[in-house]
Amino acid sequence: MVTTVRREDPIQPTLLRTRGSVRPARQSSLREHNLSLVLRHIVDAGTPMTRARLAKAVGLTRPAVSDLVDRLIAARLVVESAPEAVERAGRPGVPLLPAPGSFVGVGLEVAVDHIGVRALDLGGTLVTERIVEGDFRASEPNSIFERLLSLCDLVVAQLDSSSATVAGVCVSVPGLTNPGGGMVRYAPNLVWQDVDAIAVLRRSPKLRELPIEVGNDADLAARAEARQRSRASGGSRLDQNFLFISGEVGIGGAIVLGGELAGGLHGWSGEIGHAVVDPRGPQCGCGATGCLEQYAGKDALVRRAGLPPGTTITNLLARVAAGDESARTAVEEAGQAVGLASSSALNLLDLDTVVLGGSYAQMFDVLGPTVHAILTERVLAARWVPVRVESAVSGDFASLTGAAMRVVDRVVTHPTPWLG
Amino acid sequence: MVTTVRREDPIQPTLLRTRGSVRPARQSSLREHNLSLVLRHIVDAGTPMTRARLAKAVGLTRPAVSDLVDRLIAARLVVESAPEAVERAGRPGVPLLPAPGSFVGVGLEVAVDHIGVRALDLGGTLVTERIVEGDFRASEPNSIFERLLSLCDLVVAQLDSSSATVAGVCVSVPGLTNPGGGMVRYAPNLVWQDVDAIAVLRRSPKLRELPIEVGNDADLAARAEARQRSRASGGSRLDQNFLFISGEVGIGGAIVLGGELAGGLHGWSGEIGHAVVDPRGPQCGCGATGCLEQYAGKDALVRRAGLPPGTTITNLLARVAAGDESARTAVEEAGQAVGLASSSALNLLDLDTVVLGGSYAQMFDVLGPTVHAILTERVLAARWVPVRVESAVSGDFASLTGAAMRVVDRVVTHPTPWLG
DNA sequence: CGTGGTTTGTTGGTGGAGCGAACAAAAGAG
DNA sequence: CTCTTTTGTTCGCTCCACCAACAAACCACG
Repeated sequence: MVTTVRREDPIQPTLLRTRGSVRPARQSSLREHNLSLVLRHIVDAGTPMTRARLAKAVGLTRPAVSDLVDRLIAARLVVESAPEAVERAGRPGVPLLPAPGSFVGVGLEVAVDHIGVRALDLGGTLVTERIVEGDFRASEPNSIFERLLSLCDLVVAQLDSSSATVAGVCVSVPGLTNPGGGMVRYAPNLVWQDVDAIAVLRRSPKLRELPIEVGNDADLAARAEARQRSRASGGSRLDQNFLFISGEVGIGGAIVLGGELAGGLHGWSGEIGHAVVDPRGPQCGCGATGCLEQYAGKDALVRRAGLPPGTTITNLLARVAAGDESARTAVEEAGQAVGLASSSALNLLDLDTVVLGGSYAQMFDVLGPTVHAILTERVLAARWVPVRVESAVSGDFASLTGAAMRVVDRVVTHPTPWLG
Repeated sequence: MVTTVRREDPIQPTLLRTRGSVRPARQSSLREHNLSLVLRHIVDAGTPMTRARLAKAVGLTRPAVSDLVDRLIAARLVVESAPEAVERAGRPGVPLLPAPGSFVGVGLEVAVDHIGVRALDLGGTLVTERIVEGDFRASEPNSIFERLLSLCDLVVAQLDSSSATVAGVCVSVPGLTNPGGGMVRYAPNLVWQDVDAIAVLRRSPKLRELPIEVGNDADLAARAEARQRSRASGGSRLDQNFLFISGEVGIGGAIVLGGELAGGLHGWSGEIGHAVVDPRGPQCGCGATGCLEQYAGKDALVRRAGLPPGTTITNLLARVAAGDESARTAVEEAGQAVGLASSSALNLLDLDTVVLGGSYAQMFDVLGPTVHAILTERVLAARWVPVRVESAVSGDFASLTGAAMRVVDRVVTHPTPWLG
């Protein structure tokens, strides 16, 4: 039994994490911090919180929490629900819920096989969505954004009519993005280079005033995954630590440490697709040799299985189930490649969990055991803490969910601007 | 020209980073935060700060800063120095310095070729040290700790006589450690397993009352390196982002993101030595095949150069300089291996800098160009942001410095307990 | 049905912490 | 010697969480 030690300072715990913060703290910062803390607890709670339970959970006094909650209610971020029928002595508390449908985050996505818009409210429940499937490889940015904007305008109009406040927009793109500036530097499968996504989106009158962000699809999917997992486990999102690998045409990756995405000096973290699997391996489009993508990317996988280009994963799996030896070998070798690439990452980052998403979730039954075997062999810490390989649980269009959640999350982390 | 975007929230900046903090903020937290902020600025400043300049730098008012500084002075954490002779109108400010020699952090180190004690004060200047070189491979933990403790007691006694306050102790160990519990899980070159370092050190009466920590040598060296680099560049330590690789008998690694060590679910991050370089490569002691250590570890390097075991790096370099072909090839292949392993890490973490330390710093002239070439070829973002490969600048016994700095850093981050 | 016990939410008063304005102190400029 | 400029400090203000006390709403039980 190994005790799990978090990265907390073991000797002198921080109250306000000074990490990275170079800003001074004033009285108002205090309010902002505690407002966010209370709201976070309300949003993340599995079972609805009351003021008294919040006070216990966050460590503030009941009067302080009451004041904070009142402000959140006034801002329409939180609502009181009907008193619960308790079977216990004492005055029953008033259950507090993240206000349904009043504040929404809008996620947009451009992918090779679909575009879509998804709106989530503070509680993470779906408000509206519009998804169009199709083939968008090598598509012209302006026309694809035009279609996306028309979907988006529909969604936003519907939200406006229900008097919801749109807190912002986040666009998921399969490529390297520059989140601050809103540039899509390079999206190989869309064949985009240096597209200023935010500038295009700002042309829509509905989006002109909103905060807009751009993010990498795998990063955003990992965000959705982190939330889904912490919900499912009932634990804190701070305990989420995993390497996320999403197999699509390209291979996306993301690192979740302490519930948040790690890396990203320029916002391009998680590029595991071009990790070295074998330096003497096949030439890759990136210029190097033996990249993971050449073994475990969708196209490579189908090619190595001896199947015609464009074969779906479903069909590939059917061939494996039917006993097609070359298909089985291709999947096996893909699993080995994923295992090799992620073992280095796990060693380097001291992680113990790999979450397989995208088409890898679909292939999990055949892929997972191979990956697990390689990791158990190659991860040093596996002797003390067993490696876990798990399938993603965040559902369809996870990046789209993640994009919307990115916006919602910002409201929860910084409620003050929305207090009016 | 690519604009460097930090991981800051681009839309709504945080004052108090809520990241990871689940604790509520009270009035006292505010004080703690700002005290630390002011102290950090005094310690990190290249040129001494005055109260007025501090106020400008941290964003607090002059009265607030004055109050905070007075408390730091009363606690003997900061001293006023002689007024500077200014050539400018206005009352000259009083320069403030981290109090020299009043608070010290003590670093201890057990390595395969030396043990040592180093004491640094708040300003990072050396107060005392005792280093003993020798061969400590496969040494018995108790006897080696006994020798280390006798050195440590000497140093602590000397510090006591100069009325310095020892703020704590941190032990650097070449292996997997469990920082919270103080266990050394596994140190292959010392042939240690599950040694409770803190328990042993607590036997010394001088250390009984002090906070004691255990850390990995590469992690601590990276910490020293981060500080040294931010000092040298004159910038903030928050801008330090690099992958640190230290070549010794084993190969240690560490990831510095935003000036802090990343990873470490269990405190074992940075294990790059067993990254896959070639899955069909030689068998490694860890059980896997083709690990980086089999190409670029000190022993492997010497063996591949066809030199007798125990040959020093200096001698190896001499052979290379003398035109020994097999030595040159071994170094070349080691560089390629380091390049391959770190390219995956750089892609995954979106970093652009590799810092080579330990014996790699010594070999930098012959190793660096090879590593750089491989990285330029394999790092995707290198098209936009050139990869940098640099030699470590943190001096001899960097882990020892890092261990002492770990303690000092804790005082700077949490000055409140030392206010009396 | 009334009384006591228990939990919840609210109301004042208190103290800590930073802010703003004004002021004293210490230089250089003319 | 006076004026300007910059520094550091003093004093009253405001903000925010705390503490103690209290009102409210429920259960249990005689």
